[in-house]
Amino acid sequence: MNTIVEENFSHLFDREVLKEISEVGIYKKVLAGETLIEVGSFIKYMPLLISGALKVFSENEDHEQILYFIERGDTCAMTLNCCIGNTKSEIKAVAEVESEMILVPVDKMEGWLSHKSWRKFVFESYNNRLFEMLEAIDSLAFLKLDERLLKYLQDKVLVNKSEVLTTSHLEIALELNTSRVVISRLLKKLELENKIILNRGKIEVLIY
DNA sequence: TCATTAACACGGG
DNA sequence: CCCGTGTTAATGA
Repeated sequence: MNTIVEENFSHLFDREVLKEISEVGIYKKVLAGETLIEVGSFIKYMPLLISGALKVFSENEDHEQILYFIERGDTCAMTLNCCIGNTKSEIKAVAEVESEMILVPVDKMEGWLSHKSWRKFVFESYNNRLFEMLEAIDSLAFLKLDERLLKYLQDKVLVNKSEVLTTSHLEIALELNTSRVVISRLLKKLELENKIILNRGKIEVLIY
């Protein structure tokens, strides 16, 4: 445990915080597609990502919206929020790819705010997530669907660390809240523009 | 104008 | 056969 924390977080935290994390943290590995946090659940642990990526949504009856991805060195701002207020989760988190993380019990971390490196980490996390959400809103409000689609694919390339995405048109349509016909048409257009190459169940992204 | 829904054909696994 | 893909036609916002 000690060495895992040392190796992955020594650039973020000072010695004391690293020690605290080592004492209470739990190592966890999840497979792609696994759900970590459900809307309405109480959050007991905060994830510190070591590898992989988590996809964070807001969700209501008929609608899902991607808010941001959490990657190595990131944590979830909504989790921080819930810890402090001890409220239910407003978001859903699913592993985008196979991911490793350290789970920190939320009741332990409140006292850590007295450590400078932890405070800095929390504020920077808030900042980053806020920025990503602004981008998500911008993309929703101002980008046309074809631009959103390309951006979505490029984001996927980043978090999957592969230019070849394994996904179907239907899956993309659901994520972007549109219909499969539209995605098929726009993907075809992107292929004709030499931005992607289409194959059954696979999309190779050429520009990112 | 552009998205959605329904419908169809084709092909791969 | 089922699923993913590409396309069209009708309808609606």
